[in-house]
Amino acid sequence: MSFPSLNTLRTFEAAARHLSFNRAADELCISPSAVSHQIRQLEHTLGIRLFLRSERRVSLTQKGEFYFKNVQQGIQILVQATNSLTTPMREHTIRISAVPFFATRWLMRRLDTFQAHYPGWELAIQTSTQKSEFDREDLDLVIRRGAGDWPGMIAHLLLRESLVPVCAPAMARTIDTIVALKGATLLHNSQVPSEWSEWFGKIGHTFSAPTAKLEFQNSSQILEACIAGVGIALMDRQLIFQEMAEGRIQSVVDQQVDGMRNYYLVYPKSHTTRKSVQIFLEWISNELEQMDR
Amino acid sequence: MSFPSLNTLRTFEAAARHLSFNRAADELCISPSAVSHQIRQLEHTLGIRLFLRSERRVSLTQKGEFYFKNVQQGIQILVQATNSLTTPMREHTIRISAVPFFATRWLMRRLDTFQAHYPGWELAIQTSTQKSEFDREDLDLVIRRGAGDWPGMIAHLLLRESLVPVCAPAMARTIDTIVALKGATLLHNSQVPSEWSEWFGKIGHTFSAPTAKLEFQNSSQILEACIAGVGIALMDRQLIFQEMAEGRIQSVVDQQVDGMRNYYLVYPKSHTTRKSVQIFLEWISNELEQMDR
DNA sequence: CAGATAGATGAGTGTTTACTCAACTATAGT
DNA sequence: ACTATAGTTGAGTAAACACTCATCTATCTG
Repeated sequence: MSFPSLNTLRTFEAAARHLSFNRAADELCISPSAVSHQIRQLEHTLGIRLFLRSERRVSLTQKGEFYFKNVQQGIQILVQATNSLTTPMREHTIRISAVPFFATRWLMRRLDTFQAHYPGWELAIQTSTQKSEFDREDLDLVIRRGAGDWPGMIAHLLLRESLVPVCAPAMARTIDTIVALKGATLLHNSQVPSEWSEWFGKIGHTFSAPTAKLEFQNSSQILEACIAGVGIALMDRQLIFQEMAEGRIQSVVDQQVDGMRNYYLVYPKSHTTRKSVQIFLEWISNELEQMDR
Repeated sequence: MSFPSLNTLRTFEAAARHLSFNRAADELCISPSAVSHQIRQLEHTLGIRLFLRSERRVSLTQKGEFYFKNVQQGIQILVQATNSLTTPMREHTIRISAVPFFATRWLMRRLDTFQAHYPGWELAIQTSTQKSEFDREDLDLVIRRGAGDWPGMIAHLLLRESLVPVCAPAMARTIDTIVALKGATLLHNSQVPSEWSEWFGKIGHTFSAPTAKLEFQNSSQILEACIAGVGIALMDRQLIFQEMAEGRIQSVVDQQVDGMRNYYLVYPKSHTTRKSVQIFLEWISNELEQMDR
């Protein structure tokens, strides 16, 4: 019985998450051709199409969506369990889980200063869209997006969100009023279906659920679709400033809502005495101070 | 970064489930040597010991236990999702999930008559120790062990359990009374911790929790430990008659309790109209009638 | 003691995996 | 028209995988 390899499944998961073979290749440090080959091989093994190819981008088929959800979950369990066993001595490792978008765009860009200040310590960062379980995954800390009110947990604010609607430049020319914005194709995050409604509410407008709904499972997918001109995304402008600077997307209607949700550093109260937690708190406090200047 | 292959992880899971490289080799249709090599390679990759080797059997280390739980779960998700996509046309496939011990020892031994009577239909059987989810796993039916009272479900009795204490012949010589039985090393199923207490209660004896407790995660592991002379197992004698006939284990104290828990064929009420469910019910009814004669 | 059982180890080998490279196709933007 | 972008495809290749076979060690049982 022929079963896909774990490596192939990881490639599929990355491509599905990014909805881009190119981005997946970047993340996995392989060529786009390798991604293409593996996806094709996987589709041949399964005997179905996982991706629809159109113009210069890909989208998931329904079966692809189903498989992506399950493969992501299964792989996560395996990778996390394996990492739990292979990470070096507990005493000098800080184990963190964070949502992928925030991890790649905020946290990992600041690792240099951590390494410089704490050469004897190692950060083990894993990304996850699932709600993390401290015990089973042997984590010290978690970075979460939310309101900051997790029972039994201590939460430190890391980044206050600034949500702005953004879209591709060609589309931006026609979105100059709130009315036009409401009538456009809005890209939704399936994990927070009410986010657009809340945002409109905050700026004093009512908004009812659209009849045609485009939902994506994570911010990376939303951003890709946005850049591709599919619709308008609601994103934290602090995490997309590079794409903005490159002119690949731009904000519309000049409205911004702060603090609807934020990114917090979270850990159980019982972890307060851990050296790993104290070290990370010390470092991140300094980082946040530097940022405030 | 070197990550274990899915094939390796599946070999590890089978060896851990059976607590026997030989049995795992049988199940996977490879040589015991291949199992040994793969486990050693995996231990080298992870840099830890997963199994303790003693005499002629193996046991899991604590880390091995942790990894087994997670690997089993992760693999199950991947395998089930993949099987969901690769199974042929829905119309002529019956998708069943069953606990592994019952599946291998009762259900799969009767497949010949099914194939003979329904040549146009295919049985897709998957084994799982987790509670199955009909929608996510696209199942028609499930075979469960329990009391038969699952809300929203229709349950047909398949096999009434007959629990007897069994052990290796050498140990059996010293277990001739209930008192001796109580004082012996009893092997527990971690999924039903109270099973021994219930059993003793049913035969009119009180039994308090032992101070030294040997727990295993599934019946296969319990049987292996029992055959190896580790302790006394409480098993359904209908599912172990082969080992009994071979003299590898024998029952003790001549007590049997029926119907504490049983095996049921279970499906949601909404599945009643499925042709697949009707076909399977028809076949299993005939099988049960044949057995009653 | 002989035979059976179970896991371990080294060597060998064929197959599969996992890429890269080069060239191509189909857009989109200037 | 030219350039950039993104995915596709065929061919090639090195490494890894996944075994088998033969032999060994350490018990257990009759």
